[in-house]
Amino acid sequence: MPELPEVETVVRGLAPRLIGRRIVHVEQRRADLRSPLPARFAARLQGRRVVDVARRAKYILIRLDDANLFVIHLGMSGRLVLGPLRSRPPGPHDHVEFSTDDGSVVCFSDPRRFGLMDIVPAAGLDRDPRFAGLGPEPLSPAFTSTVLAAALEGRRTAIKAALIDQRIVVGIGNIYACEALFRAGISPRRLAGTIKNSRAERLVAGIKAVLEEAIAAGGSSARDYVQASGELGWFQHRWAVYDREGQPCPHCDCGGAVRRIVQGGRSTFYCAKRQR
DNA sequence: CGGTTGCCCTGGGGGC
DNA sequence: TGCCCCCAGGGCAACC
Repeated sequence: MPELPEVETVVRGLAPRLIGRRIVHVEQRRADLRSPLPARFAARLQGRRVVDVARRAKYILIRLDDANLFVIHLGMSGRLVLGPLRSRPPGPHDHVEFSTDDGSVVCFSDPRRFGLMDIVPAAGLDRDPRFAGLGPEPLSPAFTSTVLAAALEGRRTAIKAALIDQRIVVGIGNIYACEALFRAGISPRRLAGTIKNSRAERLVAGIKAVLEEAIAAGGSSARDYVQASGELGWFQHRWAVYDREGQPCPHCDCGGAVRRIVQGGRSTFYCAKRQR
């Protein structure tokens, strides 16, 4: 699913199409997403004008002209598809659709229903429990090796698990954790607390580089993800290790093969020769 | 408390 | 072909 680059790509695709537009109609086909849609969901969106579209962590934040934020999380399998009015009959997983005053329709489709939608006051976002504990944005200048090393200090969990912990740093999921560790030459099994100095520098550089390249490529698309434009992203062709078990380690002459292990119930892919 | 496990849900792919 | 098991990009509650 959508990790930071995919969510950022959606935000960049939606922003020019939504900012300044008024939401004229909301169709809610089912309310039982990861958490139930808030009371009067459709009524509170209807008639509102979109002021801004932004991202925090893996959340899409649509700022409305009543000082509220329309918050969307895509979960594992959520998509936002932008299209013309009545372009097709709704599919079984098209849970929410809203149309704007220029005739566009945004459809939220999510087979597994791990996604969520909510409406919250923009001013109180820092006190919302979903946002209060979030770590720094990895692409901000504030995310440095010093900051990362301090967050990892004393932690006795594997660095791979720490990287996907949104309290340490946000936006990184299973794919980009594997890819960033490969670039940094760090074993996913290494204890998080041992990441400092040059290792922390390499890891921060690897994180920023892989996320920036993925955004530039328009986000990954393995199975479920479709850009706001409705076209597939292409970054999956550049995965060095993710989902490449048994294939030779790329970009180096170490002669190793990509291995798959399970950490915290999730697959990790890495080269045991290159990553220490 | 930090760290780990299991669950929410559906669909697709592989093995038999 | 059909069935069953396993797996999937996230996040959180419940456990040790």
